[in-house]
Amino acid sequence: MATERPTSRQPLSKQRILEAAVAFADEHGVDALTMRKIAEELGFGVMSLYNHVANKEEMLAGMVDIVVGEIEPPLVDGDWKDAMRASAATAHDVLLKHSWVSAEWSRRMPGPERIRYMDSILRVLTEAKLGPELVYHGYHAVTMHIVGFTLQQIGYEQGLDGDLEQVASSFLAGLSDDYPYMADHVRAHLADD
Amino acid sequence: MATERPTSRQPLSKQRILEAAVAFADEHGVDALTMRKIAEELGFGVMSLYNHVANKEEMLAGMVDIVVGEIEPPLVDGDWKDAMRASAATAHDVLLKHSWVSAEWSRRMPGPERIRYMDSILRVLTEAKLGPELVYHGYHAVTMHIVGFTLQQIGYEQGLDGDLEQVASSFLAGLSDDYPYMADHVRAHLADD
DNA sequence: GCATCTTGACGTACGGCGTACGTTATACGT
DNA sequence: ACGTATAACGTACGCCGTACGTCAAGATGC
Repeated sequence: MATERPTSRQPLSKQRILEAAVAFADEHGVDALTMRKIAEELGFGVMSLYNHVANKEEMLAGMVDIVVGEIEPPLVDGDWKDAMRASAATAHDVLLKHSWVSAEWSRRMPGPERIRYMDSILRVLTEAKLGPELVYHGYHAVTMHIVGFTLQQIGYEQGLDGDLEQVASSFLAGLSDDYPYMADHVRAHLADD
Repeated sequence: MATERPTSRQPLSKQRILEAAVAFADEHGVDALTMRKIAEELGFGVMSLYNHVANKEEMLAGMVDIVVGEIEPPLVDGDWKDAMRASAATAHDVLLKHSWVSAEWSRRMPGPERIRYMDSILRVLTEAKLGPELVYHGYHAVTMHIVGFTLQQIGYEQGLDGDLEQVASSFLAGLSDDYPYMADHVRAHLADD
């Protein structure tokens, strides 16, 4: 018997760590993510991670940036509205798939991938000849909409682990009769699927 | 000498705990908030808090709800647009004042105050006779805008502790020349104050 | 072949966290 | 006066992030 490291013992790298961490957060939520768990997942000791990432905060930042990198930036040719819509759709999909990202996204300075993404959106808006004012405010409107909408959707989805319908209708039941408009709104949500 | 509890030894209550916690989070950030620190602030042992709040999560939810209660709901009479604008402005102020709230706001089911707030907005939109479709989507647009805008503003403000201008311009300097649109956008932000 | 340096793994240990649990002192209804 | 409920307290447990020292294996220069 040699040194018996059968498989899965490729040597560890920042990329491998971040990928494992993203997968873990996708499955168990970002609150459950600890350095020990990620290390265990990869088959190493905790402190070995620190040879590749400075600390947990840097790891989280890297995770966010990896996910942002999955978003398709808008195409520069063709109708800019179509391009923006398509890009927003992939952004929404990606943020839903990694439901912990939206909340982390906002409290950090943008990393390389996010800068690239922001730049690509600004470029499309600029080349659409909307004028600087519209570009400036349009950019914020678009990104706010994507993140805000996804946040809200996720918030309702995971209000409890049960399926959305179950949660919403029990929430509705508990809603005091004093808030009829709110009750209507929840019902409208239920009608949407 | 009697029992020597000179002042500040009113008997502790959920309300008092939540207020202390909000003040602490305002000053030191929500990440620095621990049960021990709050207890110390109030002059009690840690575990005494648990006679009034079930756990830290419930405490955070209560804190968010207290802050939401500070927002002025829109007035029902008068022009609905003016009312919405005024309410949005106070919401923005409140969220800025308690800069940790925006991030917590989204990952929780709404508490009593937030339900009341949501209901008041929906009521104004409904009574403005916009039709159910516009009410439904308008509500989301408005709330997303407030939270999203504030989140973004806070994100940039506390990118570092230095003043905004300092941070932004050093960020600009580090920005690769490959992202001219992004650089322009940051400059536009700087021009805004 | 040997000495040296570098790299990346490892284990141990520390202080701080949330909170379960058992105990105790005070206040109040009877 | 006495039982009971309430709310304080201290101790202890398991987990967290991570500082620090060690050590084996490969790379490099002679």
